[in-house]
Amino acid sequence: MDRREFINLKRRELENICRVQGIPLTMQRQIILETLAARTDHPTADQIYDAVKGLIRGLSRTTVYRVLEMMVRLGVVVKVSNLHAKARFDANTARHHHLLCLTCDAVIDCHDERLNMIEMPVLAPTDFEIEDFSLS
Amino acid sequence: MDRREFINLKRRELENICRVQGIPLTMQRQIILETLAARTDHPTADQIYDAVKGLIRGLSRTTVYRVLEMMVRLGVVVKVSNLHAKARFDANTARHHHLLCLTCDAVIDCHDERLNMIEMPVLAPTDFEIEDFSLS
DNA sequence: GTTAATGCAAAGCATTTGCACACGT
DNA sequence: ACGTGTGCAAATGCTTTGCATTAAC
Repeated sequence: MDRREFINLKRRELENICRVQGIPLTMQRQIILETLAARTDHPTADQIYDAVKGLIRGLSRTTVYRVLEMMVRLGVVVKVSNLHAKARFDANTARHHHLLCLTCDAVIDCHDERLNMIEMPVLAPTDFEIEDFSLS
Repeated sequence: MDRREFINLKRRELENICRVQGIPLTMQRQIILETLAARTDHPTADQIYDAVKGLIRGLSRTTVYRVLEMMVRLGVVVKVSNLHAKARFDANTARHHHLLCLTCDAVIDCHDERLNMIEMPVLAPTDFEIEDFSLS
């Protein structure tokens, strides 16, 4: 599927959800989603704001945050990384992994040899090395 | 290795590093590291502050942040999750994974069937399901 | 005695909230 | 018309910084 097609798919997805759930389909929501769908670089809320503010007169940063959060709730958009806003620390520097519970927010150690053996596909621009896994 | 032993190990690790590198070994640093080493719950900086403030009169929250950051730099402590402070968004809601570059901060999509097939060890309190991987 | 760490208060950034007004249905 | 979304400004939460004081070497 090419990018243009994907954007249209997303547009229709939003239209359907709004119609079915009786949610207002505003210009802000349409443009924000289409702008995000047009990119593959996983932008931040602020980057989206920068990209969209020229397209909607008087757009508020707040709206971008609110719309994105709403899209995540609707399942139209996914939030990447930043599962916790706060940093967490561990005195155990040995190679191990973590299970993050999204509901209770706990972080549990996961010592399993299998996790250290996964081979990565060779698609990275530089050679990447597994450092950590985030799970739920 | 039991917890007591681990804490002593960590204490000695810090002592060695400080001696070798000529870094002052302050009470704050010792107590903060030992407090962190005594726990397995991956506390936040603030949680450590709460735990330690009763042990050092007039301890500053700032010091806890600075000491933890320094321990991470020295390799005595590891920072878990929160690789980005900012949230990032993706319109592609299909099951896929991400490669995070720690130096350039890029997030790259990773579509590899093998990543979807990994079986988790059964150590979680509830049954967990893989949602995402953070790599570097 | 030097050099670096600490504490305090204030600043910084990302994000959220309260409220009046405007828009989609 | 109604209910919700939006914009603005202010507040919040986590973290960092500047500067004078204090402590470690």
